[in-house]
Amino acid sequence: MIGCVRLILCCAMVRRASRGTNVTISDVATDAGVSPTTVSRVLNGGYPVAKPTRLQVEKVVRELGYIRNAHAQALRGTSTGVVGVIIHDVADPYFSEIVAGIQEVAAAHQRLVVLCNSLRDPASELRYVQMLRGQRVDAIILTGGAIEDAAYLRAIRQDASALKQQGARMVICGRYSSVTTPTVVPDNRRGGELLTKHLIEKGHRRIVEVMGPPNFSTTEERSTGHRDALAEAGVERDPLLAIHGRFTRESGYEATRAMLASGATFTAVYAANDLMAVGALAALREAGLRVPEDVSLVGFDDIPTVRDMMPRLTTIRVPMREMGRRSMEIAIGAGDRQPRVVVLPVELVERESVARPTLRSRRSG
Amino acid sequence: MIGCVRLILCCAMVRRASRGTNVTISDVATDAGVSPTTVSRVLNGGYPVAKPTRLQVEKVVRELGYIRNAHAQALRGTSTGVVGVIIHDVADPYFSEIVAGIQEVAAAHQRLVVLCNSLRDPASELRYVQMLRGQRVDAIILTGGAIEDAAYLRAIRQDASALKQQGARMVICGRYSSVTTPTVVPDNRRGGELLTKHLIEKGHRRIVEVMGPPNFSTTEERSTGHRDALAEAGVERDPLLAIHGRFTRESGYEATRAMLASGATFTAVYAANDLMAVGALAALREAGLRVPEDVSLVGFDDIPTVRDMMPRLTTIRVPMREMGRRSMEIAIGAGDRQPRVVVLPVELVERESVARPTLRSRRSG
DNA sequence: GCCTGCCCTGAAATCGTTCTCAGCCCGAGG
DNA sequence: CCTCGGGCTGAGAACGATTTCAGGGCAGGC
Repeated sequence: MIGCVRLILCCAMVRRASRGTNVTISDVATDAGVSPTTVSRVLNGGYPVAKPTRLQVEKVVRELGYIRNAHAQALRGTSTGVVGVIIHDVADPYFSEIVAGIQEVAAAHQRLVVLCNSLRDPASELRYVQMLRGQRVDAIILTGGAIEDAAYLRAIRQDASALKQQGARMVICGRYSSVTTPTVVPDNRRGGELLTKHLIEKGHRRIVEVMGPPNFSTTEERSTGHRDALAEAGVERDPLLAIHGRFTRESGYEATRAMLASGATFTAVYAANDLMAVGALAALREAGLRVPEDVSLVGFDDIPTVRDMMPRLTTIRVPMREMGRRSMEIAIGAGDRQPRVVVLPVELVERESVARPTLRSRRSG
Repeated sequence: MIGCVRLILCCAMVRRASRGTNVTISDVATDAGVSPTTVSRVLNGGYPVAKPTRLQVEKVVRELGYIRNAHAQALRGTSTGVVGVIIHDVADPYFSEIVAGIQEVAAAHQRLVVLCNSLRDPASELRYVQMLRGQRVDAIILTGGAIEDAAYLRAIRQDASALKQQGARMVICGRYSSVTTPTVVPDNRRGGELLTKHLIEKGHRRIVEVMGPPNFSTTEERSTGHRDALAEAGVERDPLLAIHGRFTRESGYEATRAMLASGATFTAVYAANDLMAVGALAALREAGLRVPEDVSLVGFDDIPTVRDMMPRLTTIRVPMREMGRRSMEIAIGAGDRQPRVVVLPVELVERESVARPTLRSRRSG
């Protein structure tokens, strides 16, 4: 009897191997001497199966190393258990922190995450949404600053409604949006305001603003906060002190060099994210300027590495991990009911990159 | 005529919407007045379809916003176009750089990437492999130091052969392995040797070694290189100067504090990765020690942020992005034929965290 | 006029699950 | 003895694509 079972087992394995394919539920059924239906019931539970039958099936499953085909399952209608995440760039610590938060929740709920890097290209983002819809993901989390472009927004809105129609969700993380879908955002405007107020309180009046790329909602919000604070303090904003970067270290470096080369007068630099602040620091150093003695510098995000810079960077703490967690919870419908728009508070982290302006730091134009 | 088509279109859309499901190939076929077979042929190309028919089908596809169901496709047998990637932690720059390289190649070849964080837990890693096999991914890329545990290795080996049997691949990235499957690794041993030689040349003899966690291949290799260099120079290795970390900033900080507290004498710290070096730097500073004046420090990996530390860290450049790219190319069978084991060269990057030891730095035990 | 071959199109099987119906067997109650 | 119900099991129809096999129609050559 035992020999017989072994023989059958062996047969199934050889057959499988030669076909170069997988063990299926029918193979298990055959070897266990039951129908596929019964195997399915054992696997899924919640249905009466006689104990000996169940044990036999479980044994065969183990022996054959059977693994359910997720595609067949998905096709039949049950959810796929997969969530798509579209970010700008994994190599950017801001996004990798968000993804880490997403993964935490995914792991806790046995979900799989498909990660896509759009590299800030709207066309690429749209393509990924299509691919993810093809994968019938349970949800798509769209992360990062939205492009404020009519055609793009129309396309996204359409995708969001298509997604909803097929029983999936779309969650927007890290940016406001005109799409009426759940959204998790940090209070970017407030952050810009806090930072600028801080600089003004320290006595700075001429502040270089290294902004994000044009047409991004994040750029817009962080800049608005800055202007609000300036306006409130009655400091006139010099448009010549504002320059666009691309949220990368390199672009922060270049923007600062350009500003230096322009001969503009300033005592502080407000970079719209930490990465650009790091680039700015490099450029300032290269120009022989000390931070904060000659020029003060602030960043935005509080990515893990900025506390190891020298001087340690004063910045805005954005709860990136929490943003990821909350987005994922909404995406898979875990946790409590949330309002459609979740605004996460930000916080000023004072470190050592800001000082009162000195005479020496006033470079003449 | 046009009105008629519109009407049919409209019907299909309403029907779909009410069912809360997706547009299928049959819907397209019905609306275009052809069979599903023809639609499939238009979609896939490479088969003669009369031009008017083709145009009509393409029009309906656009109008209904039809997107192929990847699961049905996968089930039918063509590959899934999905690759699974298992890493330790996305929030660790070492891994996010590797993933960035993987994504570059994935994007170029229209592949999707399922990312899994094992958080260095072998059981979790094994679970992910199972899930990915259930997804019938085309390949699995296993990244990060392998756990040197018999049961774990047996399981992985088994998975690798099961994968091969089902026509998928397993690629190992960043670690040697006893599994005979394609592998991409940096020359870790050489890196440890280069770094240690450099320290010895500068006159250091008592070097603290902050190692990785026990039983990891990467830990082993980087330590071996260190010992080889010590042995070659005839410097005796003091086991009291070696301490395990966990490849995290925090653990580097703790290990260094512990070493400091032990009262051991040393003039340099060799951290087995940059993250731990950053932690070590914080601990040294806290103890009032200057780097490199009092204690020299080296790291390993050359993650993007270490060139912005102060002092800029001397380290080993590991081509993380390239490792990711190569792994992915092998995973999807792109690019030229590669040898089974690809060893990528590493390079010493001399910056400012190493100096000759001074009398003052010799702390008495 | 008929046959051959070339385009083009469609019916139906298939992939691996799940789920809806049935149906079997056996014991208990009338 | 018959019926009924409960516990367990199986047959077969989806799900949505691809692919094989089998035509239908038409032009051209005899």
